[in-house]
Amino acid sequence: MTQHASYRPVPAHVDLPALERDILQLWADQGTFAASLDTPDDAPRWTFYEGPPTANGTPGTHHVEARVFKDVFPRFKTMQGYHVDRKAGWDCHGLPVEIAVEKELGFNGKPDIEAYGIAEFNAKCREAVVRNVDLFEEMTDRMGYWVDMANPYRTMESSYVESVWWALSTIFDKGLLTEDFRVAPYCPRCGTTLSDHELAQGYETITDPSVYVRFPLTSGPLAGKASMLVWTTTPWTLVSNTAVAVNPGVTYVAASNGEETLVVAEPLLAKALGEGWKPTGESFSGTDMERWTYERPFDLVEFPAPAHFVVLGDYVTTEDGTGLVHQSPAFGADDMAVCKAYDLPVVNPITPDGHFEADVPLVGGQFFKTADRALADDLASRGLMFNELAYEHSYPHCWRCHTPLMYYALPAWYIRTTTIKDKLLAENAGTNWFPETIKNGRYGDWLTNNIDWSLSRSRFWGTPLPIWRNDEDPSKLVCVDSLRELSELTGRDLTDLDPHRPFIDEVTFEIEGQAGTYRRVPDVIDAWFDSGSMPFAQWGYPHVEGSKEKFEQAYPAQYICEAIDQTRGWFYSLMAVGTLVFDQSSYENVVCLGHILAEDGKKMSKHLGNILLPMPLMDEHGADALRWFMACSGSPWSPRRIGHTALSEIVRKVLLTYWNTAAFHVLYARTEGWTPADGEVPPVAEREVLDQWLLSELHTLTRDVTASLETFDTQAAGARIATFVDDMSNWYVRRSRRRFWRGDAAAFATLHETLDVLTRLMAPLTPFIAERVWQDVILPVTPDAPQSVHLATWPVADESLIVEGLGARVDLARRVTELGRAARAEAKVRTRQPLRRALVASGAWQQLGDDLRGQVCEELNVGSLESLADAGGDLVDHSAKGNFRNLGKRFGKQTPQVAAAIDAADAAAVAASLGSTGTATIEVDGSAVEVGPDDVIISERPREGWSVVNDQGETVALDLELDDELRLAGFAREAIRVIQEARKSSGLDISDRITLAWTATGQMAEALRTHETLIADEVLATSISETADASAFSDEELGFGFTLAKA
RNA sequence: GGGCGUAUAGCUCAGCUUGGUUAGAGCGCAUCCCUGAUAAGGAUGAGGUCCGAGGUUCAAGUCCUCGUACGCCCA
Repeated sequence: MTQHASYRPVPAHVDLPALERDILQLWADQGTFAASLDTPDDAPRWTFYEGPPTANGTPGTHHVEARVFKDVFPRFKTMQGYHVDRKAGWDCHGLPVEIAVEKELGFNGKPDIEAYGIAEFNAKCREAVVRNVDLFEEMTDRMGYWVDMANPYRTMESSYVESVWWALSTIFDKGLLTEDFRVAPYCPRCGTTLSDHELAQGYETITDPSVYVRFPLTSGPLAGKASMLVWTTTPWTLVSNTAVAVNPGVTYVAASNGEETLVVAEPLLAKALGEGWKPTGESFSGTDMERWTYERPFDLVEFPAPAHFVVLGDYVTTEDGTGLVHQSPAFGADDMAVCKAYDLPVVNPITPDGHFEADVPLVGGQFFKTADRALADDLASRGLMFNELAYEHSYPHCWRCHTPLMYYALPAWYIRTTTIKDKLLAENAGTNWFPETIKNGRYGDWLTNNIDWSLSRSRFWGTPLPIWRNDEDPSKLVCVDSLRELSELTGRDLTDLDPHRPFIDEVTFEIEGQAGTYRRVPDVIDAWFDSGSMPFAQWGYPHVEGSKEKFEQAYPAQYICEAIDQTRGWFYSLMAVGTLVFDQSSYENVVCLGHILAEDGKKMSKHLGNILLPMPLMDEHGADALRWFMACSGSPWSPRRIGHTALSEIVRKVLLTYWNTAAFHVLYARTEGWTPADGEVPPVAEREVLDQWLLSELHTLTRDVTASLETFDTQAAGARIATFVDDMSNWYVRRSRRRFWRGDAAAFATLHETLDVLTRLMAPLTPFIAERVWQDVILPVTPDAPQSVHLATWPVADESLIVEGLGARVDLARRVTELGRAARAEAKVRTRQPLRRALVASGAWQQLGDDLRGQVCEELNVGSLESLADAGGDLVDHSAKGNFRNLGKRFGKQTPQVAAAIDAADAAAVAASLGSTGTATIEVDGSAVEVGPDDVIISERPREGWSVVNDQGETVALDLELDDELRLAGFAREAIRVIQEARKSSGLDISDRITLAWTATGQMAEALRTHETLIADEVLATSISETADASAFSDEELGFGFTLAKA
């Protein structure tokens, strides 16, 4: 029992999805997530807010994207010692849910809902939300997103609603929550106005009729002689035409084609009228035309007051149309403002469901947009239509049901966000955006153009607007902040009342000394206000006991993250609500992701059949691969394409390479019985150069990855890790295999330390595989190690192990090796044939030093590596080129001449001079210029008889001359490889000893005899014998047969 | 109409902040090589008007201006 434990076996092959399921079970059994939240009381807090997904519809792959980022940084910060609360949240209210339920019930608009019963309808909405939450939870769990789903906040809970009420009453008390009669984008199908951020999501390109209509003048100098030409793309609003607006500063002219005279803005004359129109010479400023009367285009509705004359509007431009703008105040915000100024009546023949009132002639009962056709035809038949074109433009549609919106005058409740615009801008200035361009670009522009928040919705499933109005005196309002306050007002205990409609609608009260009864304003509020309130409402602040403490230690958030579509959604509502209520934004750092596209570069959609669902993707490739893709493949700030190819590449290149290194380490450590507790490990400074190199790279990696994650740059972190894993596996392990075979403690220690640190660095990104490696490779041999890698501390780079210049030296060795391989390939000499020597340029030779020269020799299978310079002057050609980067600084304009002079100079002499004195003299345009070693790149290459490859200033030359000794060594190496292959295919364990009997002739036989000891050593043979007819294994090309048996 | 972003090999993308000689990686393809950890690795080859046009500079994929195409957003 006192013996220290050893590594757990790590299989070479691994089924990653199965591994992940095991790890999920392990986390569940050990309560790892809860343990990661069990930090010391004085642990610094790092606050993260979960932006609640709308619990509507099923989770898609794009949901995984933000959820990866919501997981990576809390894990990272937890490992750094912070306490990071992660409360899940679900956005339960709102039109999306209502629409889904309406669809389910086969409804078509508000009247259906009212007939069905609001209580029943809302109960269905509640049900639908709960149902969808389950699917999200399953996906969240599978992908390894640690968030507390046992205690989530749900925006439909009473305590949440009451918090939102409290916020609204705070805003009301500040005088910022007001009612106004305003023209707003309105969806006639949903029967509600849309907030600006909803509007932003629903623009669609459609084709509308663009009509140019004659408005005959009935007063003014042109009365009876001319018509104004008026342009509009909404013919349906002409029914309620009230006025025509002109810009007071623009010049308007009359023009004639010989048959009639039309008035248009001068700059638009040609564009609006086309050819054949000549100005009559009469021109007027907009101001001149004020109050000219005209004959209205339709006489279908009554006007209660005089109207139909020219008004002045500064907003009229001469960019489009005719410069004369038709006014219908019920359907345009500008129109409303201008017509109010002239005391014009607001005539509205359209009912709230978007249809013309039934008694309107011609178009009665028609949907507003459908009526365009009949109206245009009627204008044409009466000769009023001057021109009609198809006009393609983007027009706002309802973001959920795609019905074209109307701008429509309705009473509505607004939050006066425009009054806090400066504060919002200041808060934004103090916010860190990733990527930074959003801050002053997309989001900043949006804030700069801020308009009041249209808050109320005439709907059912939402937080009810907590305003009660006196029915005798509508100016008397009470905004309630809780059910308790409502209980006090009514004198009844309403604290257990469901605060939703219709129950809340039934609550009325009177106030002593006042006439009339207070009844609730029937609207519910924009669900974006709900989600924007989550920093405090998730705790039920300020009503719930203990909520104040919880809120105060977790406000504002250090970190939030969503995709770019939230710029005008949650990013805004969160900042706006925070600023309205607490005079401070709710977050400090915000990561804003690009969207995930299908493999074909298009948005995933049922219609295109290109949907990849998250659960099947994770079942096939594993959650780690999907997480790595989201965090590290391409730029998370840009749209990215996901597909099977990308995921399987991640599995092969990153995850399996890492895994195999761990498996290799454990295989040999177990074989040799080595564990880190064995001691006797030489200090790093005394280890071999590659050990020092690997650790130097490891600590550089630690420094870089930490820095990248601190700035939310997962892409850079991932790129560094992937490169390191490749270096570790394909250079360090490859080059150090023999040391592991013979149980070299320094090699084991180096790789163990590396795996320890690397595993922790990878834990936030790929929590499953990192946990498996931790459980098998680190935990069993590390007495004080935490139970989970996610409870381990984040590595801190040990700067003393970072060796300046070593990385560059090893890179050089690898480059030289590459060139050597290329030279072999060119000469068609396989690597197993040893060569006597390779030559490299003298500079490279010096830099490599003994140790790395040894590595290169082994890798290239050459006897020695020598300097070209030492190989004899007549063997080498020199060439010299200018180093522009240096020369440019020194010589400026003269650079090309100096470079040309260097090219033309005697390269051997330059090299010799630089070698002996450190400078060389070059003649440039007749004058002498002194250059140093940094100004010139010297390359050396040998003359005939060598296989030479040279690239980027480096040269490798191979001595191709073979003698019998080299040939025999080559055969021996061939034999070793074939025997090893046979061992492997016979299913022998790596440490099994064998007996070997062989048959061969000629040089092969000679090689086997000469190198018997070497071969026996390599293939673990206890005996080797020559025999007549061994053929269990054979290689015809080599003329070599053998049998082997387990000894 | 305006703002922002993107444009580099057949495909997916680095490189651009801080200009430097012959622009990189991976995938895919072809030929070869290495290998008792590897589902890996390596070499070679085919494949590039670095979106276009101007400009700055001794020198531009990189900086500036103007365009074009695509995407997102705003109107």
